[in-house]
Amino acid sequence: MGITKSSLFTSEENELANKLKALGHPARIAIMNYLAKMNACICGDLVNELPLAQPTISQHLKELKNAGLIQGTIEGTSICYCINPDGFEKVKAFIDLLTISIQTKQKSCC
Amino acid sequence: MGITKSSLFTSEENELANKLKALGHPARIAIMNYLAKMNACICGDLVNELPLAQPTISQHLKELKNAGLIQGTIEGTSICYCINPDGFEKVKAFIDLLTISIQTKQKSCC
DNA sequence: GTTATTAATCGTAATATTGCAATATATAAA
DNA sequence: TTTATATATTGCAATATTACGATTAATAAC
Repeated sequence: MGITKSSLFTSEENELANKLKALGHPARIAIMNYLAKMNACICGDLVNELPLAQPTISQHLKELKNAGLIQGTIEGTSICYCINPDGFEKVKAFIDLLTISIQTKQKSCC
Repeated sequence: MGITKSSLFTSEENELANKLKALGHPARIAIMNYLAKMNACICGDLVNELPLAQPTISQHLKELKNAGLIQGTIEGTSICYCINPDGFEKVKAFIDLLTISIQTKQKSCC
């Protein structure tokens, strides 16, 4: 159907999935890497940096913002986007949980 | 279009995006959490654990496997799935990069 | 062999995502 | 006020994803 049955899962699971889904696109990976490298940027920089049209990049930025991963403030004609520190806590916790699980239980199975 | 222009991005970016996309669904989050908790499981357990039909779960497992995040071995009539340790290295590195960037550059901007 | 059990695959409907041209909006500069 | 610049929104076509019933494949038990 293309419709995720969010109602069947916990809000914790849904929120985390939304953030990871937002990160699940090469353009948005590139955007996050660029933001991490520069610490801040405006959309115009990205239009020069990425091989995508301006509306497409604007849309990707919107998705990252909706997921709570970045934030933006108006600066004259442009918008200054940067990483939202709070947005990554649960993502990091999840990935850490998995990697710890791997390390401590390497022994068994498959 | 719904088509991601993978050719325009580095294989590094595409691979990472594939893994994060695979994690970007509540059912697959739940599966990973369950695998982390149990260290191993068979598909049948998940059919009881998750509110989704068997073919749907099988499909989600396939996607996690394609992304290199889990692995499975045959055990009689059932399949034993568990986390693939190598699958998370780059994901963890990416999330760590972002969180470090946040911590060291808290000062500026937005 | 037949029968149960378990998981994968196929087919398909409903919905979501991606990308961009065209356009709109909003501020800055003149 | 006009003009330039920067970003957002709209509308739409192409493609991808999600979910599940029906079926298949493969092993185990008998």
